[in-house]
This record gives sequence, C-alpha cells and structure tokens, in this order.
Amino acid sequence: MMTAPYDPSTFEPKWQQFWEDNQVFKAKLEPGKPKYYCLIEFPYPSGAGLHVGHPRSNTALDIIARKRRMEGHNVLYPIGWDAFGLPTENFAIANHIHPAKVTRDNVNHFRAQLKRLGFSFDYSREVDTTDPAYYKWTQWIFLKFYEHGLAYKAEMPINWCPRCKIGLANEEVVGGACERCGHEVTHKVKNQWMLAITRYAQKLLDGLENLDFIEPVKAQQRNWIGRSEGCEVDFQIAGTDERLRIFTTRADTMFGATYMVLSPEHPMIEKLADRIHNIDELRKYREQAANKSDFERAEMQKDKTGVEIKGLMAINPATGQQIPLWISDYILMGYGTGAVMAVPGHDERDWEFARAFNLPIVEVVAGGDIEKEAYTDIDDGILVNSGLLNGMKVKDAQEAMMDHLEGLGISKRKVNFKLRDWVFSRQRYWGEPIPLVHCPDCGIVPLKEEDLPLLLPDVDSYEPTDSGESPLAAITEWVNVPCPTCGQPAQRETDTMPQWAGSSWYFLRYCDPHNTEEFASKEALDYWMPVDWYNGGMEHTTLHLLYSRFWHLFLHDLGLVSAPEPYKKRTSHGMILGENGEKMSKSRGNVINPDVLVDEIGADAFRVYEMFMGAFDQAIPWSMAGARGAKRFLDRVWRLQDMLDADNQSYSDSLRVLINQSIKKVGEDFERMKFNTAIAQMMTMVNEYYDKGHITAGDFKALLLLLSPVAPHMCEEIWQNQNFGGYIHQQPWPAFDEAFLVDDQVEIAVQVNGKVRMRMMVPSDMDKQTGEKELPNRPEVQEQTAGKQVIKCIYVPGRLLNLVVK
RNA sequence: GCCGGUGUGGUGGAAUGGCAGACGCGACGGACUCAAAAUCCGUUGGUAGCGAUACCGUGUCGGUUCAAGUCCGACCACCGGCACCA
Repeated sequence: MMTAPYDPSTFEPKWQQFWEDNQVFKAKLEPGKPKYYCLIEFPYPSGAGLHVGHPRSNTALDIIARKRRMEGHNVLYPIGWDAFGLPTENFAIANHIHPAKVTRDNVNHFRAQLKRLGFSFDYSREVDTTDPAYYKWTQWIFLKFYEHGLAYKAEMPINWCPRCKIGLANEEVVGGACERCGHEVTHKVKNQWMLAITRYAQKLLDGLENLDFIEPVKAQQRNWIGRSEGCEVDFQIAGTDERLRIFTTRADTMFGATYMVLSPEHPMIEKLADRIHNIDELRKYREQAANKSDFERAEMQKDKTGVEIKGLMAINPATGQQIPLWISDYILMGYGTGAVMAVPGHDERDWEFARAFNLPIVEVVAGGDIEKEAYTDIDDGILVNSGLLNGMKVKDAQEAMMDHLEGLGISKRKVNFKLRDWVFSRQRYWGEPIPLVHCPDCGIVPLKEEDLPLLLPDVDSYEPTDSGESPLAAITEWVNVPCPTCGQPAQRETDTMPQWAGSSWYFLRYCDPHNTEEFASKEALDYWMPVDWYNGGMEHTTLHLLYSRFWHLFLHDLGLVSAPEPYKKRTSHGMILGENGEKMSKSRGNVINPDVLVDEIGADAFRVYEMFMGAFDQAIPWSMAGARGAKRFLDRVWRLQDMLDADNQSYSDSLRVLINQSIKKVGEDFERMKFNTAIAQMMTMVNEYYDKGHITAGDFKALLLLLSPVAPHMCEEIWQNQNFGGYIHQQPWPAFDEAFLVDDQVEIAVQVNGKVRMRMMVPSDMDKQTGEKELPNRPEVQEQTAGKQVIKCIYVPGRLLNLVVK
C-alpha cells in the first residue's frame, strides 16, 4: 500500500502536543545522571515577532539537545524573555499602552511562533526579566555589588537632545543627530551609577585561557579588555610644583617626546587657569569637544584639531628640555591618565599632529625617514639621539628607561586596561528600579531584602522628564519614602537599570526558576552549572558575554555560585540576510516570517533548510527556492517508506560502509556545528537508497535516527507508522562500527609532476612504503611515465600517487 | 585608523597541504501524462575539439612545496564592530 503523501501539517502539531502532554523535555534534577546544559541567548520579544534569524541558533542547539538526550544525558534546554528595553518603552509611549501589556502580548506571540517550530525547550522554566519575581533577584544582586563597593556614582556624559530635552541612548543618535527630531545631539554631564567591571579585568582575561570559546570571541574579548604594560611618568610643569602624569608603553622613545597633549577636560587646565594666557580659547575648544562622541573624536582620518596651552611648558625628564603643551579632542579623559607625551618621529598620530601644527619631529630610532612619515616598525630598531640609551636595542632601552625613571622617583611600572567601568543607570521607565534610598542623614541606604522587589510604579507617562531625570522622578508619592534606617523623610533613587542587567544572570535562574527564597538553590546550581554550550551572536561578544561573565565571577567570589566561569563553551551563528543579500529589516522590506514557512513547507523542512543553507557561523542570504529544496529532501525520505523491506542487514558491503561512515560523519559534524555537511551526508544516503530501489528497515532506521534531531516531527511519525517500537526520541544515538568504515579497495589519483593523469583501484590498507615501492611498477602507471626517468615517488595512502619525472 | 570576518561555477556552498566544485538551488534534455504540476533518470566551471582528450581556473601579485583554495609575504575589495589602546 502506498504511503500517504508527505503533509507535515497533518502531524507536526500532533507531535508538538504529544511532547508537551508527556513533558518529554522537562528537565529534572537527577543526581547521578550526567547533565547537559544547552543555552541560547534568550530573545528580546519585539513587536515585529520572530524572524527567520532567531531559529538558526535555536535549531542548532535543539539538535545538540536532542542528540544529548539520545546519548543518555539529562538535558536542560530553557527559554525565556529579555523583555526590558527601549523599543517596548517607545511603543508604549507612542500607543499609550502599558509596557507590561506590550511585553505580555509580544511574549505570547513569540512563544506561539517558537512552539510551531518544535524546539525541545523546557517551557516550564520560562523566565521573564520584567517579572517582579525575577527582577527581585536582579535588584538583590545589584545590592551585593553595592555592599561590596563595586557599584558607585560618577559624573558621566550622556547624549542630550536640547530640543526634545531628553537623554538619548546611543541607538537613538543617528549621525550625531537626535533620531526623533534631527537636532544635533550634545553631551550633558550626569551623576550615574557605575559598576566596577575594571576590577575584574585581569580575572576576565585570565579566565579565557581555559574556556572552550571559539577563537574570534576570545580575541575580541581580549582586545576589548586591552591589557597593556608600561609605566606612568610624571612630567614637571616648568616654574610650578605641578606634575603632569602620563601613561606610556614606549618609555624607550622618551627622548623623542617633543610636546604633550592633554584631553580638553584635563583638570590641570582649570587648576592652572590663571597662568594660562589663552584660557578662554581652551574652554571654548572643550565645549566643542563635549558635543562630539568619543568615536567622532577618535576618527583617524579627520583633520587634527588642537589648541596650544599658552603660558605653560613641561619638562621632558629624559632631555631636560622644555616642551609645549597642547589640548586635543583625540585624547580622552577615560583612558590612561588623559594626557600623553607625543613622540612624532615614531607615532603616526603624533606625526600628523606635529606636521599640522609645525612642532619639532626628532628621530630616536634609526632606520626610517621621519621627514616623510612616522617610523613605527621599530621593535628591532637601535636608539639614536637618546643620551644614555644610544646604541641600545628598543626592547632593552625600554627596560633601561623604566628602571632609570623609577630610580629618579618619577615613574612607576603600570598595567593599563582599555576596559572601562560600566555605566549602569538609565533615565528610563522600562527597567529594574535601583533599590536605593537617598537619606539626608544616612546618605545612600539600600533597601532591605524583605522589601524587594521594589516594584515599578504605575505611571501615566513613560516619557523621560525634560530635566533629564527618569520618569520615575515625577511620581512624588513613589519617590518620597521614609529612610529604611532612620525613618526620616528620604527619596528613592529614580534611575533604572540597563537592559543588560537581567541578561547578566538569567542562566542561573533557569536552574531553579520558581525559587522564592533564593535566586536559585545551591543544589540546583551545583547540578546544572556551568552552561555546557552557549551559542549566540558575535555582536554580544564584548557586552553581554563579558558582562555576564563579570556578574558570575563576582557571585563566585561571594561563594554564591560554585563554578568559577558560567560558560564552558561558546559558539556563534552568522546572520541570516534577506533574499537581496542585505540585512533583514522592516525598512528594507525583506523580512521573512517563519510562520509563512511553517505553513508552506512545515517546521521540519524549515529547520533542515536553516541548517543546510550554508556555514553556520557565516552570514547567508535567504533563498525561498532553497527552502523548498529542503522540503523536497524530506519528501524523498518520506517516500522511502514505499521501498521498505523488513530485513535489517544492509544489501551490500558498500552500503554498509556508507551507513557507518555517515553515522560517524553526521555525529561529528553536529558537534563541530557543520550542520550543512551533516545534512549533505544524509542526502547522499537517501540518493544511494533510491539508486538501490529498495532498502532494509535497519538502513532506514539508521537514517531516521541521524535525521531526528533536525526533523523531529517527521522522524517520530515514520517511526510510529512503521511500528519500529517506542518513540524515536527514546532511542539511543546510533553507533558506528570501526570495522566497516572503509571498503577493501579504494580509488586513488595518479599524478605525474602534480597533474592528474589517471585513476586506479588499490587495496585500502596499503601503506605508504608498500605503495611507493609497488605502485610505480604497475603497467598502467608505467605507461604514464614511459620514456621518462622517475626521480621521486610519493604515495598518500588511499588518496594519490604522485610521480616526479624528468 | 584599529579589531574581527569574508572573497571558490549561473547561484548557496564543499574540500585533515593530496583528485577543486561534495550536497543543494537554478537551467537544459529525457521518461511518465491528453496536457500540466508533482515525481523519476540524465547533463551542467571555462575555452578548443565530433571525440578520446588538452589547456586554463578558488580576489591580485610574489614565495615555500613533489603537491597550495588551504601555508608565508605584500596588496585589493566587501561585510561587521569600535571606546584613537597613547
């Protein structure tokens, strides 16, 4: 009897219901059973709904999760919602709907969309960062930071739109202008909450050593943390007791320092204002700089701007000479000491600045032509014009100079980090309230644990206030509270936390999501943590991924989590582009909704296509035709049911070899995230089965087991149709037999001087020595080398024979 | 400017230094059909040749090697990120 045509809509919802009803994917804490924790970055539930980019990561780790279950692991594969954030807030403002309702609706939409794709999430562990039962613990962890002195206040610039009179996120600043009104964005200094991530810079760097993160992620985190070794040196300001401190990694070039540059915000300027002849000019320049972003200030191509500080000179401690002081906006107060010594002979930026302002350029390392350009490739150079360092190699000079300066008592070796502390407060509504009270007598007072969560109050308007304060500042009945310590009238902190807060620890909450006493029980954390495999986007490498490592390292130091690092392994997926090869976005009109795909080709085919379309870690344009090809492949698998014999043994040795090779390759490829080649291998199996015209149940089962993590619905359906016993998700992952991985004979290429001339069959177990001795004597090989002298012969077993002839 | 990534047929892509183009998509031809769709079977890097075959071919230019898409050096283009790494 012919099997009914492949129609996924007749069974995909059925199996989704079955898995749910039977709690097949519910993760249970079972000590003694090996656990495996798969994690994907929980989505931001935007109003636009799921697009085909989301499921790429989900499907990949769903394959791993399903494979691990078949391998006997107790798998935790959770899902949740990273739901605080700007788009929801802006939607709420525009449409006068409470952001909590917007979030609820979006989450329901997302969940329904995800469920149609058949992911093996444990939905009973869903977390939502905007749920008070969740953010209670986000607040609680913040208070731990505060208690331990890692949360502090500092003056920081925010983006400010003078027309809208609101603070803006970087996201809302487009080309230096306000996204809403187009007015030029300026900076406004605000007292902000900071988290001292820099105190963990070294630990965050060291921790990377032993983690199984893909190399680009490690490299990016290392570069972001940016450790550099050098020294701080004090330059005397001539005629004063003031010293100007700089940081340099190139003490060896100090004899070439012909001027210095300060950040326009450097405090020394105001301190010595009365000695500076052009102080007004400097203040004006500082004002202009304040309106630029750091990135604009850092732009290399732009023309160098700067102003000389007239009336002050510094003394170069190496040469003893007086050198001029300048300010320029490319020097940022936030890195190093906010001042540099300029060595124009050997630094490109300094060279250009010196040229632009006609400052002296001195060569201190021989070899370049400093008239034409800065000579920067100096690591193996020899010092000149450098007093005591003359004739030394750069590396030695560096050490010698640092020792010398230290001896003079004006320098200290110093390790500097590029990493900056984390601005942790936002003047927004839709975020976790910071649970602190400002008391005129007691100062800053944290809320007591029993008073958490501090709920977001209901408000009528979510707009930030025109003073730049959070909308919460306008709700006096919420703001005015008695001090938790002394009972005097006091005010609540009105800033909220950034969206990164909730996502910095959600993987811990998944371990024990309904706990009302702790953020998660020790037992659950000890069992499930660390995350065994975390997949996400490259764009989160230096923010979310680093922030969450920071939180975890901190909690570990407090003894609240056992694992030192949260994630054992980190991989990344590439972006899915629109059919036109451009980034998918509403404005480009090239967004593809997975619902449409489920309707047309089914969830399984969609999953197969997402995994087959190209290299997992690279950006790939979507192709509707390609997606239909995936459906065609599953259709061919489905119709194998009509070619089925009851036997278990393969019909030929070569087929048996193919199946064993496939079991090995598919398993290994899944682990290496080479899903595309794993699926290609399964397609090859199917093509082979069609060639034979009929297959055995044993061979068919092997294919279904390999395919089931990718196309779970169809594989369950066929397994049941054919009465193969039980459910396919309960079957063990297939094993291959080493003995059947190769045929007796294998075809190799025969090259003459590197060009392929013929092919021939050789025994597959022939080793290199035997091959090189015997194969050139074969008559068909001799034919190729007739009349020529063989001077060398290389045999690569099972691959090729190369004869070098004259 | 810095950091990271990517350049392979008409197209998405494959390839532990060892036969470039697996597996798809598209296209073309054939079978089935009254016809179409679906399906099945075949062909499909370029040039020359009826053909066996020959030569060329993985962004560019050099190098190492018996052998280079892969390793090394210099460069070009594109994509992503950025807080001038002092």
